[in-house]
Amino acid sequence: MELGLSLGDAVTVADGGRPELVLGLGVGVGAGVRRGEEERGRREDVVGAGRWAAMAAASPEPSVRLSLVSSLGFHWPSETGRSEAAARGFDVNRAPSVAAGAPGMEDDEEGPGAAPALSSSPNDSGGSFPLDLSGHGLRGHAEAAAQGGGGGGERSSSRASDDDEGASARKKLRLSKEQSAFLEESFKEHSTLNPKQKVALAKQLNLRPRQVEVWFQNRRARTKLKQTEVDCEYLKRCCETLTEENRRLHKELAELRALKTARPFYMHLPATTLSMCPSCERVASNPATASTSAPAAATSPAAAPTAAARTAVASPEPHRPSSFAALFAAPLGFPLTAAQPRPPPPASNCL
DNA sequence: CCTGCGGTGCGCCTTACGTCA
DNA sequence: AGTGACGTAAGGCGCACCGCA
Repeated sequence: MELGLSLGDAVTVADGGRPELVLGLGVGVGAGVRRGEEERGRREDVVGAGRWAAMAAASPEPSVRLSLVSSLGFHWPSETGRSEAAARGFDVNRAPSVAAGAPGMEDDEEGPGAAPALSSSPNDSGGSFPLDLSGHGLRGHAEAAAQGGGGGGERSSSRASDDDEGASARKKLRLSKEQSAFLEESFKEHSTLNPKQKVALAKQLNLRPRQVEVWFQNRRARTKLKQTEVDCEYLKRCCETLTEENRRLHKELAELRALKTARPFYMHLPATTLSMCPSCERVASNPATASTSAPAAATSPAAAPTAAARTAVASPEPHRPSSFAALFAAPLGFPLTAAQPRPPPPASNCL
């Protein structure tokens, strides 16, 4: 079994209306199983994009939702719906360039003139959408991007992209901040894309579907990397906590042993009075002798532990042995599973 | 019903490029 | 201006799944 810790993805909205990352931790399952489930999920998503949310909620390994300020107010454009971003100055359904003006134009068939107003300058923080790829030496790639693929199926344009770039090496395109932010918002909605969504997103950003696909793949990789780092940190903290607890219990045990040697008052009890519940490893009074020891329990110094243990066993509430007898009734070796308090939940303890 | 094959998408690893200190 | 570190877009490969003949 593969033990994996995964991040929760609960995204809360702070007072300011900004989505914030909530790191909840859980235990994941083996990658093989997960992959299969994801794969099936993806296949189903092709049919029904509306199942994304449900899938994300039920996913054993939810993706990390980074605390990206939702300045764009992006909502994933459904099959029929329109993004609210349009109302905030960024109409995702309004094609950033001529895409909207060329309804019949495939995203991969956009010519060099398809992106005349694109601004993908990495330093163009104040750049506006539509983007201008015509400058900053990015035009070449922008054109290649616009010309890339074309015709054929998604796969051909996706895998064999940049064929027409020939030997001009691969020019690296830096996505603009707007594009990145838009993709980020999309990723927050869905960490994977179905073909329809990918094409739609590519159109909206005036990118090739392959670029969108690659961005999501890399984004997932980054998420996983971050998750690994967080998991590592969590495990480290848990290790420290358990080490400290172990140290404390060792000390406590030594003290109790010393006390036992000095004043073994509970040793007056018959050996069969206390026993360990085999199922829950908790101290209980021996049913065979409980009735006989009960009267003595009223007066014996050991009455309190015995009675407490008895009620504890009867009670459905979780309990821990709180008496010396309970401690000594437990196996004395380590780990002290019977007396050791359960580690606190990760969400409340470690992160 | 089973099987082989092609198509597709993803994860993983790597490479190459752009940016910055 | 040169350089190394870092981030990231993109290429390549293998795997799993699906549809189809």
